[in-house]
Amino acid sequence: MTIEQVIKSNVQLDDAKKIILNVLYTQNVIAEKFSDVMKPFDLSSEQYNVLRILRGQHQNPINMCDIQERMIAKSSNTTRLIDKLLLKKLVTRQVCKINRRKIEIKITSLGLELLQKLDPKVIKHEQFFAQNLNLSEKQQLNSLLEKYRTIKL
Amino acid sequence: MTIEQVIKSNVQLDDAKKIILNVLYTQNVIAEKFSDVMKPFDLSSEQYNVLRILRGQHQNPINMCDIQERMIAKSSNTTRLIDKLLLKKLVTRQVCKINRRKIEIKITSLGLELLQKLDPKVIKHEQFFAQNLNLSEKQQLNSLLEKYRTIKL
DNA sequence: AGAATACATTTGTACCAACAAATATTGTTT
DNA sequence: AAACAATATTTGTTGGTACAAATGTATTCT
Repeated sequence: MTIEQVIKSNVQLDDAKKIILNVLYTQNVIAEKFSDVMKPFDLSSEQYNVLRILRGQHQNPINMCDIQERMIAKSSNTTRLIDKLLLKKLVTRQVCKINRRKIEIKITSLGLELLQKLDPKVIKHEQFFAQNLNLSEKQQLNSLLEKYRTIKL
Repeated sequence: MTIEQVIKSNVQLDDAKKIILNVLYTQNVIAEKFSDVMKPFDLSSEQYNVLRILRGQHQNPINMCDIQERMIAKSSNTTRLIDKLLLKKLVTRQVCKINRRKIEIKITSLGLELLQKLDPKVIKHEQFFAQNLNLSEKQQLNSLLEKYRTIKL
């Protein structure tokens, strides 16, 4: 399905506009499907993303700043995301003893268990769309996206 | 900047996962920049999108359902988006006389003027990233994204 | 030391997304 | 016609985003 068909456009769009719409729409398709994967576990995709970052730290505590730096949507509100995860007992929050401005966040064993249950489902989700492309196409898509969003000085 | 650098990942990610992250992150970069374009005009990108759809109808009224079908994020709440546009007098809302369940939305001349002012800025935004790619790369990126998100039966 | 500055996080507000339930209108069935 | 189903929109609620202001802590400057 072309992007023109998706938005029911009567006119042919130029390539630059099509890229914008294609990226936005593809993101939407991916995110919607991923939400469906997380839904049975009462986890939003953003909450999952935070948990994944915490696991990547291998039990080293990580503070709010560093979490945000590793997130895809840099401007999301980490405090309130962590609040939600705390309520579910998936993470712990503690004031850093060395620098009391910082807050140390750690994933709990409950959080790790949840991630383990999710792992195969996440991989399946990643493969679901990727299987439409062969290896060289996947690599091309990645490098084109990276080249596209480069900001020239 | 590769996606691994963006999320400060220590490990190499496989192509399928990279595509997901690349699409999500690229969408973020695009959306953030587009917001900046709209901000001086007190318009959110979603509101702009609705206005653009209304203009495409050439003064033929269009109802809520049809607006949603043409939107990129199909599940956004059109009623409340229209509410905001009404407050700014950029659109009109009227009950359809033939089928009183339907609501007919039209763009006002004020709305059309606003879009005209925005047109060059939107085109500039589209070109900003697209100029990183040559013609064949742009076409490739579009067709790869379309192929990628195809749902196999 | 005290003031100013920088840093890290939290909080408030407005807006949008996702989803379900409610409301209103039209079409269909019996 | 009354009951039921289908269609179109609205409303309520929760979660997230964006941005600015507020709070608390550490560092630097004089």
